[in-house]
Amino acid sequence: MVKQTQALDSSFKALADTTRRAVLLRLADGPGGITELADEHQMTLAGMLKHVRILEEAGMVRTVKHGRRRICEMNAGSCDHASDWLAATRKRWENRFDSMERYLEELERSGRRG
Amino acid sequence: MVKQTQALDSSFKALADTTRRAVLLRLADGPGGITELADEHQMTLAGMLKHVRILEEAGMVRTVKHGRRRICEMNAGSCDHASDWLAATRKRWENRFDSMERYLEELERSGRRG
DNA sequence: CCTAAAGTAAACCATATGGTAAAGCAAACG
DNA sequence: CGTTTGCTTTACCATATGGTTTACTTTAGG
Repeated sequence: MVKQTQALDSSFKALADTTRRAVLLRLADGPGGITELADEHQMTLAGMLKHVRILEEAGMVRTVKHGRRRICEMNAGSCDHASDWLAATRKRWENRFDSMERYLEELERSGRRG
Repeated sequence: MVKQTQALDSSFKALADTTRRAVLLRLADGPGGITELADEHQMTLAGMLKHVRILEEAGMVRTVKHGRRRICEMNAGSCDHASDWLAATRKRWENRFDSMERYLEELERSGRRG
């Protein structure tokens, strides 16, 4: 399950930047070219290209070359890995083994004995 | 809404590291001290402390000093900011304005006219 | 054909990140 | 009281990140 780990890494890393989240939210409304995205976010073409590639590697954006333009569109199911992990973690917490109180009690007990 | 942005930044940044996700998942089962967490993840105390602080700043972990121990526990609602954002983005995509096909058509049309 | 537009590549830069080692400090234990 | 134990601080290191500028390529339009 190393693959999973890497996928989550790239997903969360992609989301961990304000600009990238803004771009993704923008692309949720519809496709756009690099220049368009760059203008909308006050950034160099080169800079925007880097962001797009990071989103692409995370599978959150697909791009198509159309003439001299590179059209970017959001990939729907892309956020699922991330939100699945969050949901699973939350569920695990709900069925958690130890509460803080129990943990502290245990500490006390083991402290008295050894 | 700058605050929101910063909260999302710190949340996703906290999640964008394999070790930190492992720690959070571990804490979903119950509380633990720094030494414990450090041992479980083959890392220096100092290293683990850094991770815990990052999780704490993101609001995903609370810690209590108990004697000379610092007990860490997961904060339940913590992942909500992140998963809410993901859900909202997905929803936005579902009602999206432009599809790829429409976008390409528009390009063609505006291309022919000027 | 010539030029402008869109993208790409490469080099560079400042700062952030994930980690370590070493030294210090406070609470327990014997 | 002295010694562990558990944490904390500090300094340090290598690499990654987010951004720029500059130069090059490819397509489109006049």
